[in-house]
Amino acid sequence: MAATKMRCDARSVAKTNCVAWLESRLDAPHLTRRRREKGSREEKRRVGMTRLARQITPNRSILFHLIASITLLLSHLSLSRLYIYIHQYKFFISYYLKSVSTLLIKQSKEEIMELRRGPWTVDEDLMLINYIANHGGGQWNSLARSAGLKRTGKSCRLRWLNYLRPDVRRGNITPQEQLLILELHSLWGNKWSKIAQHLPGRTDNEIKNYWRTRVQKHAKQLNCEVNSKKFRDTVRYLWIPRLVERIRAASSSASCPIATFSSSYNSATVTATAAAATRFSSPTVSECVTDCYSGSTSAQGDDAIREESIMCGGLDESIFSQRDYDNYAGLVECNNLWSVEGYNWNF
DNA sequence: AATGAATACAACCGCAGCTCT
DNA sequence: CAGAGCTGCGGTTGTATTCAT
Repeated sequence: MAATKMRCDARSVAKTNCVAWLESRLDAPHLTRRRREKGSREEKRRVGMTRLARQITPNRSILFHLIASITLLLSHLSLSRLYIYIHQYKFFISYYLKSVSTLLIKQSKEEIMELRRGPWTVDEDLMLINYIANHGGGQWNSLARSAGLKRTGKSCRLRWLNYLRPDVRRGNITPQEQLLILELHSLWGNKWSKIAQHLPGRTDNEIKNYWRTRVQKHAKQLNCEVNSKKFRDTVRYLWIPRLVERIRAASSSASCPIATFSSSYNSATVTATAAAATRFSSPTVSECVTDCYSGSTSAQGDDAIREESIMCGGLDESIFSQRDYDNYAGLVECNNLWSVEGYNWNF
């Protein structure tokens, strides 16, 4: 008698638990809530899970609980009681069976397609290039799946735009480009994509990297911040005139495509340089610079670009010497000569 | 030649804005 | 109207390469 009562109580508890669990999920709010959960960056990196994997994990839990609950119901209910329950929860059961089947299909697909991260291989590059050549870009998530790439759409998009795109201009940043970057950054700040629009073939990522590595390096050497007056003045009085000189020298020694605008520079006198800077900052001249690039970029290969880069002065590393930094204070004395009407460096 | 530091840049992440359902 | 998905942007990180000792 006591044993029967205990068994009944156990059944009752099991049923109560199952029903409570089922009812608690009738509105299924956790499906959305769990998806929104965000772990710390370190945690994600440590576990090595993708965002998709994080979405899948709680679904497994749902499935487990559902199967466990159904098993419990079947083991504790008579057929007639089971029929009542099925009838009572038919809408809910229908909803969950549908959800679970969808989840299982999605999960199996994604688990088979284990997502890759890190550097792209040559094969992956070829797959992406071939697919875009045949089907075009856009819709990157579906593109990644259709192309058979085990990458996120985001990763595919980034690889294409920053590296594989045929019109991406490789090679060193030329003095002309440096000048343009300095000027445009002074106008717009860290608007890399906007700046990149004025440097054909250069990506926002490349310009951002250039700024962070090489430009900020000089700020570091001066023991100042990039946005400080000291650095702004250095750029203004040292860097830009040197760049202008480089461009001018290169254009006079060779028929550089930039010669059309750089010939207007005469950095021998500060006022002339300032005038050139004024010209350069105007949209018309900037467009001329852009045209110069676009005219030469499409026709030139990597070697030609590198050659041009070397011819025009190469990297900016040699723009400054230690003596230049030492003489910085003296150069600032010329400040009054730089007050050009209508021109605002606005660093 | 070995090795640690510095550099360059490819790739990732989070977020915001937009569109579609 | 809310939510999901997509895209683009800017900040940050990981790692291969180069340089200095």
